[in-house]
Amino acid sequence: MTNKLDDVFVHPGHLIRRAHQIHMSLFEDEFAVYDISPVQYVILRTVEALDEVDLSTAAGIAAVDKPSCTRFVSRLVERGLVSMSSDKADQRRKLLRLTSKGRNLLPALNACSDNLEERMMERLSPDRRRRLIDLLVEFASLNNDLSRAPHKTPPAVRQNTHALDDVQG
Amino acid sequence: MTNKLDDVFVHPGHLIRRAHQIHMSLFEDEFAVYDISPVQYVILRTVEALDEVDLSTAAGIAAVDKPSCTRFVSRLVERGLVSMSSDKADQRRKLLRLTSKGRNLLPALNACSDNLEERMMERLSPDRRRRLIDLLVEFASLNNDLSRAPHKTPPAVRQNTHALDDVQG
DNA sequence: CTCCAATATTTAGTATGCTAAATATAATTG
DNA sequence: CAATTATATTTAGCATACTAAATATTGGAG
Repeated sequence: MTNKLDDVFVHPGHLIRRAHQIHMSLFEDEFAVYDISPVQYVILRTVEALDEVDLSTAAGIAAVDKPSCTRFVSRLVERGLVSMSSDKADQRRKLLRLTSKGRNLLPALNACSDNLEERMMERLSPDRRRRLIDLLVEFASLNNDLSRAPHKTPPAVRQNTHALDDVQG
Repeated sequence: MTNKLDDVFVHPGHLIRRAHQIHMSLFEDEFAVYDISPVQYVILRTVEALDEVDLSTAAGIAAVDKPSCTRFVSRLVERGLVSMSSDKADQRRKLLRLTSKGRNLLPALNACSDNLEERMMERLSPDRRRRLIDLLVEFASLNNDLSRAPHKTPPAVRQNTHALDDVQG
């Protein structure tokens, strides 16, 4: 009951391409109201987490090439979600920060992100969801160096989740 | 030891995007000599499998939108790998066939595809490779309808693998 | 201080992957 | 058979994701 195309259909590359199409479609649908793209969202979250970042570092964390990062950031700046200013100590570097508008928007975007994850995974059993995430984490991590825009761990991501003196907000 | 970005980094959408980058990079590298893109390869294999297909059907099998399929096919026709002719019974339909040049190229491309799969999976244990493929097959299959260019099973894919009266060519 | 190399960003250019609209042909309805 | 509707393909246009080259600034070597 196999056919001549089966080896194509079960090729990891082909499957990842199809998974990517599904993700893009659901993402666009879920974030449509806010007109935010996947990479824009990662950049916003990166800027939020680091409080202040230069473009190259943000690109590395978000795993995008720098020219694309520049364009996405420009759009975010146009929309008033991010501010960009030259580093006084080094005029080449452009430092990014969230504006209050950007900061206020994030909770809604995080809700979209949660909905998106739910919609992406709802047709898999809980056990399989976990397995798929685990395997994708391993795949992306083990092969990170093979990507054209590899993820780069920031020099020091603030460990806000267990901030010692941050008892209540 | 977690940080504020962990929920982004383990989001299935983000992971699939990174997996896609890795695939694209390796594919381009592996097929560089032949200058063939992932979708071009699937289209070539589709035309080979069906012997003769119209553009829309090919697009559905390859899981690409029709305008993109048109463009990819045009390129394949320019390069003399595929022939395109109007269906005499319905002048709207364009029928695709492999040229002998295209047919002769396929074994080399299939070797690239095998190498690509090996390179994509070599850093995972055999057990995890299987699991990942299984889960991606399930994911793509269960969510196929959510894609903007869903896969469509062809009306009748020739079952050449057990051709009854096709003993030798 | 000047020239040269290195770094950060931006610009230009290309291919992909989609939507929406235009075109061409076929099928249907009255 | 004329008019309408439906189907197949193509064109136009837009956002993404890269590479390579251009620009601006900094940091050193002599």
